[in-house]
Amino acid sequence: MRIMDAIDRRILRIVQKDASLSIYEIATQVGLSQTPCWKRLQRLEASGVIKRRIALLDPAKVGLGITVFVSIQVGDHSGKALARFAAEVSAMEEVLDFYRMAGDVDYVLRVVAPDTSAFDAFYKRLIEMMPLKNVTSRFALESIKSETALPIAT
Amino acid sequence: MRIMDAIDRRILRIVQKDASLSIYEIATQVGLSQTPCWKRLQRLEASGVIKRRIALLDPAKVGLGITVFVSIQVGDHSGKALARFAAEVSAMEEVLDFYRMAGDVDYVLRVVAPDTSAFDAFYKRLIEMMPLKNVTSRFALESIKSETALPIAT
DNA sequence: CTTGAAAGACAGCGGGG
DNA sequence: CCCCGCTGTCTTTCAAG
Repeated sequence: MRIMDAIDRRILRIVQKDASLSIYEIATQVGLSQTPCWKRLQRLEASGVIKRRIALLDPAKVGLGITVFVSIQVGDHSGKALARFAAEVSAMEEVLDFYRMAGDVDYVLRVVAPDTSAFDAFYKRLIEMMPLKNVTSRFALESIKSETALPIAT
Repeated sequence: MRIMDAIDRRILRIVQKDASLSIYEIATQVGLSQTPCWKRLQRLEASGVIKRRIALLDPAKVGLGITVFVSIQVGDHSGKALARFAAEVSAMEEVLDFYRMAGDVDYVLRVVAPDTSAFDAFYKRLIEMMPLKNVTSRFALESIKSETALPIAT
């Protein structure tokens, strides 16, 4: 895999903000002609730096008003039980983010739901999956910032 | 704004997973011809259900290996100080998500950084912005699931 | 890297059923 | 909703400097 130069990083900064731009517009912004700019994009996609192109939806407009952070401490730390737990939690579509953590908390989930009763149904399914020592749900009142574009070093 | 029917929801489920598909491919999957499918997409974009189209990058491949959840309890709850705090934190590019919370924790941030020393630099900037009663940083060891596609009710 | 050109795919929009 | 077809833009590839 080749190195990523300053122009590649500029291209990445552009497409992770707006992937609907044409090659011509991107090429103009980074000071290239279309052909080399297109080749760089192909290379960035082939090497996996660009994973995929997606459409971002408005959560409220598809009926998902609630965001909850769930912190979990498990009781049983045996590998087999944890692997099954990870697979089952990943399969739940309400779970958007799922991290294994350092420190006192074992897992953190970011969960979306239409309303509190839907979240409660999710919660009950979650705690029945395996014996959990502690589960803390923190409800978001307001999303102040929600960014998918990564900060790319210059 | 018109109602969103089952076909609209199917279109949304497709494009939030892969926005590189052509109109023809989407139309085929939902059982429409190109023209009405294209009109539905236009309407979904005009009404703001589809916010924008972006490219998703691999964090590790752009040198962002660290994800940290930061929980904040503020000391001063006066509106003016909080508004300034919210604006300043939002402006920090390491902050990808920033929520105001219900309960004991006032704010939760999801922060990315190249390494722990870069996070430490961020942390120092953060705690100097205003007097904070408690700031807890939890480091992610592993991202088990990271999903941008919202679960759309059938 | 550049320009220029060519072929094909696709979006975007109309008319008609 | 369907199909047909037009028009222009864009992608993708090529040759040549």
